[in-house]
Amino acid sequence: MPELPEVEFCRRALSRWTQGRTITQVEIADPRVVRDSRTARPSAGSALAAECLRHVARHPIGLDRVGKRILWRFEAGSLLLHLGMTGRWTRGPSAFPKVRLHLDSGDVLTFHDPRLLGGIVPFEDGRAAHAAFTADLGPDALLASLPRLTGKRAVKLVLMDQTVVAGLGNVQAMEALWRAGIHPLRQADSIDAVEHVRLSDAVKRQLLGTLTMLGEGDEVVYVEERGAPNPFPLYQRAGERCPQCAPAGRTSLIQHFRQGGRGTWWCPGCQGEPPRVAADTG
DNA sequence: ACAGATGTTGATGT
DNA sequence: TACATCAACATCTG
Repeated sequence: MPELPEVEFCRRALSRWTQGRTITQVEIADPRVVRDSRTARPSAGSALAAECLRHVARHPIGLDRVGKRILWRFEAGSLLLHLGMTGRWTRGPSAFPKVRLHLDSGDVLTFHDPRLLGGIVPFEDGRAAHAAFTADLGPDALLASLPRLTGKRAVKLVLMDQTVVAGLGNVQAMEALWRAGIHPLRQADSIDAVEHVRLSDAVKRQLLGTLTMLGEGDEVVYVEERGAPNPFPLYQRAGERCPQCAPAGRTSLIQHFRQGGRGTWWCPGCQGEPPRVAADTG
């Protein structure tokens, strides 16, 4: 599940692969991933957008990232990239492509997205591209300081709200709360100043830790890929001993519940008992 | 066989 | 305004 670290990894990879290169051919194998605007429904591609993509994707200038979005700037316009849930960019021969970019070096860059929740949105107007790029996004979770968290919603859901802070998904939010020792069901506005500093620090360490784990290679290993080991200490580890509080002499077991339709794992030793007013809105 | 879980964005509903 | 829920997807698990 691409969250901020995977997206940043992808941005760096695309930048490295296309440094000083020209795209000589754009091959659109599945036009559903080429969309008219950021607000278009996923998998609602258009012929017009495909034509625009072919026009824009020639001479790359640079890649920016905010949260989980990438803005790829070209001489003739920009591409807004989103990985959705299963989107990924790779280099080299590949099966089941959605889009292939052929480089003047002979390399081929491929966009894969079996579930079609990601996509490519081409813009000829750089200004419009930048507006769509940053629209409805809070400050970047890695580069900016964590904004004050307000409202009655559960703190994990607020961390995952891209308009509050951009880049955190289910796993990164959950692991950061665990590092900070804050229960995921705590109401956002119950987080005091000391806890906020702790959480802000935990978010940064969590994101940098995952980014480091992804390494320097070209291949991103996603958690849900078959055969890939689960690199996270909490995620999908219900019943296992918590590695964080064991050194403190405790032997807590990792717990699991459903929150907002998604799985949440947590440690009672590190994060305490659920708050008393733990509504099911949690 | 079939229901449900998976996770992100954005539209729609309260 | 603030918050909740569902649709769009494909693949795997119980």
